[in-house]
Amino acid sequence: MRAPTGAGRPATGHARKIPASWRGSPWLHQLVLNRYGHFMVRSISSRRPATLASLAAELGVSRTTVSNAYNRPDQLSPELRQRVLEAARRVGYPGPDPVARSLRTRKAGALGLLLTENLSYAFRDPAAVSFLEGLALSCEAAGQGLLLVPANPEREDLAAVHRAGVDGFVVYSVPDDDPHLAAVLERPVPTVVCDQPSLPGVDTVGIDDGSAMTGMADHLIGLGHRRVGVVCMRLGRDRNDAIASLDRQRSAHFHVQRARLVALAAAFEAVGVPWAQVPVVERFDHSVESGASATARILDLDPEITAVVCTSDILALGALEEARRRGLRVPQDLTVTGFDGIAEAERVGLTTVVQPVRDKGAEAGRLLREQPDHGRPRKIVLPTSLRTGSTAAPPRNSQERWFGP
Amino acid sequence: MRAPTGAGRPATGHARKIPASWRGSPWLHQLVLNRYGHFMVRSISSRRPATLASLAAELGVSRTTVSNAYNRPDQLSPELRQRVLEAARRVGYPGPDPVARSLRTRKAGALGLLLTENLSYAFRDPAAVSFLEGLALSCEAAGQGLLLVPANPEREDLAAVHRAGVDGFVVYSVPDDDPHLAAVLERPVPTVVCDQPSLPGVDTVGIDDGSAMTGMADHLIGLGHRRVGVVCMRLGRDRNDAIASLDRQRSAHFHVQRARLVALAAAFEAVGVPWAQVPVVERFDHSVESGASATARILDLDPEITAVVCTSDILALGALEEARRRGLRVPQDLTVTGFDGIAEAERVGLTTVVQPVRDKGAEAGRLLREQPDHGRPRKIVLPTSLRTGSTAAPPRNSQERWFGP
DNA sequence: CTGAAAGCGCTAACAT
DNA sequence: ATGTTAGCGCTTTCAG
Repeated sequence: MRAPTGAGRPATGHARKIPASWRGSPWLHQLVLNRYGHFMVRSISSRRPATLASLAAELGVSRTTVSNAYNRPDQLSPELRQRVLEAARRVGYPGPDPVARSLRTRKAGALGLLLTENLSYAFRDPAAVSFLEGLALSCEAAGQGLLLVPANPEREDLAAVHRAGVDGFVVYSVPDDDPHLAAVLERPVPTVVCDQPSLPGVDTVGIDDGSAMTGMADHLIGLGHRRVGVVCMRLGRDRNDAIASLDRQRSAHFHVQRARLVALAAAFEAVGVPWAQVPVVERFDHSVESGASATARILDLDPEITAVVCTSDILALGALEEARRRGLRVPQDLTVTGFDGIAEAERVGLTTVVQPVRDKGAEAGRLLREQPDHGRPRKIVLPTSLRTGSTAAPPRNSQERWFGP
Repeated sequence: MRAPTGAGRPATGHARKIPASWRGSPWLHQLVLNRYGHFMVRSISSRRPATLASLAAELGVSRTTVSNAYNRPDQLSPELRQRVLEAARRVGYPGPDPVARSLRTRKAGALGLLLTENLSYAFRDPAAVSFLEGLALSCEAAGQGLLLVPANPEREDLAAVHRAGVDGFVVYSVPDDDPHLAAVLERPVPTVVCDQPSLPGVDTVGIDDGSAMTGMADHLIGLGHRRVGVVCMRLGRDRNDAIASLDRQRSAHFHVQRARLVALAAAFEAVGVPWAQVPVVERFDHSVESGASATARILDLDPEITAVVCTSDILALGALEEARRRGLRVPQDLTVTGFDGIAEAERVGLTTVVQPVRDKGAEAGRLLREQPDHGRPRKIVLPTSLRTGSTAAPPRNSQERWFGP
């Protein structure tokens, strides 16, 4: 500690010159309420806020002692600790500065979450919200914070990734070529990617989208559907609210969508349905309206279609809406299926693939927390199941075939 | 900078003794992928990760220059900047450490959100999620992070509040006596409280719960309802899944619930309904099931009840479920109303009070960002509206009175 | 346009 | 149980 600046006066730590940037600081007049509803003056005007050092000086003890009073109560006598805490309260010392502590301990006490999707859609998608719930719960249980890192898909602003003071990142379902993801990977902290993309050397948690969708396809094929349409989410970072060509399907930058489409194609081709003739309508915005408009497009193109397969429940909700609008009964006139297993889908009896979204979040958190020092990349694949609701049934034609003459 | 440790060797900053805590550090073998999908060695074994200082030493320039290369590109020649950035890439310097930067600049670049509600319920409540959406969007627009501060209502662990490196706090709907809130108010950063509690000297954003509920009460009274039951959310920090006494209603620690109940009571008493005889059933968990079970309780107590007023849409969804279960047609046999205006409520045609939940979040963010240096506490009150759906109609008895002989 | 000096506020290792 | 020492990694005046 450096020598006191004046002889007869205690080294309070306040003798330093006040920098120009201090002018107009809110410190000069901040009032706060304590837990009893009483006002408290946070700090005295023209005096800097107290720091651990100033408090130590005021009390005539060392910084360690003050620090210990907060962080290791067992390292000092209860009386001394009490004295420290009282003095702190008196001078308005709010306790150790979290940022300074983080710098020193090299722990931020928080995980970062990178959500590249437009936030409005993300928060309106119960599947994403459930993921968030799982992750948040897992963080809460570990006493860690969860930092939502601002990553607007439009503006390519990586600064937020660089500024995030976190101990690790969870990346939720971003395209292969997302620049934010690249920035995250350059940060020297562990990272877990959820759903997509799958990167060598990076921990991952997801499901087997292909086989899950194969299950759904088989279900529909078993019911007798051959003339189907598909509604899918965006396949690239560009907006393409239109039919997705075979090429586009196969080269999608979102491997989750890609895998689901590929599985569908394979299953239907296997029973003689030429996939090139199946309308696959893509929507950039993940919303109920998107599902409705895409379904409208499909039915306009081919009114003979007996089943609309959606790659998410949200889209399927829109498909149901469009069917209602057209007076098509589900499942008698039209079969509709989803993917995810959100609560509202269950309430309306949607036939869908259920995936453990919440668990994904929890797993991601766990993986980040249990960083093995030298383990190979971990790839967690969670199980899915098919929920047969009341929105899928044999197509009318096939029923005629089965029960006809 | 201190003198080089050795004469003939450049001061690389790596000559320092390696502390014991370094043993087994992940630095020794971290691999990462850069944006082109290539592997990159983050740092060389037995060597500390590069810092701004070490990079500067390596390049033979000052720390300022390296710092400027990242933070003020206009302060140095493009060539030099290029050289710096290349060297950084070469040695695996990930850019300025965010925590150290925060300490120096006294900006964390993030807002903290304190959600005292059990997270599972919070994330299952579309109103809370919409609030989060509004807040997150407002943060994103400002390039700020949003830190979910772990605050388990059960364990009273204030450490997380103390450790949160944020520039301000948003507190969402907590009881008057929440210890986490007290801890937040002791932190020397601006704070905005949403919904509750209302504290002198603290900025607030909310709605006029009393008059909103009065509007709903008047609507029901106008329809002819006199025999009603109420389902409300928790009124205190203790679990009380039962009838709430008048006393409990009036002394609720959640002023939002209190205001709504008081308004209901006043309106119905004004038309001669003795409030003491109105069953007000409280539920601790905010869930659809709670709404259902509370409604069941009410109908068991008094099957003659014609309307169930719920203080949230989630609870009302449960009431609808219970009505369905009992074969009661809504609104012919039973009127059900909600509060919030969530999307699903709209889809099922619930009669409810619509409040601008998303705007609340956005306002909270704005308030925190636009801290006037010496303004008086700001109390933002957002408008609400009554949405008359298809779940409220005159009670059967009253219809008989109106259309009978 | 570049560099030297001066900390931001704290904790951890090592004494005493 | 308490103190001393030594930075964590960075930005920012203020001089050149």
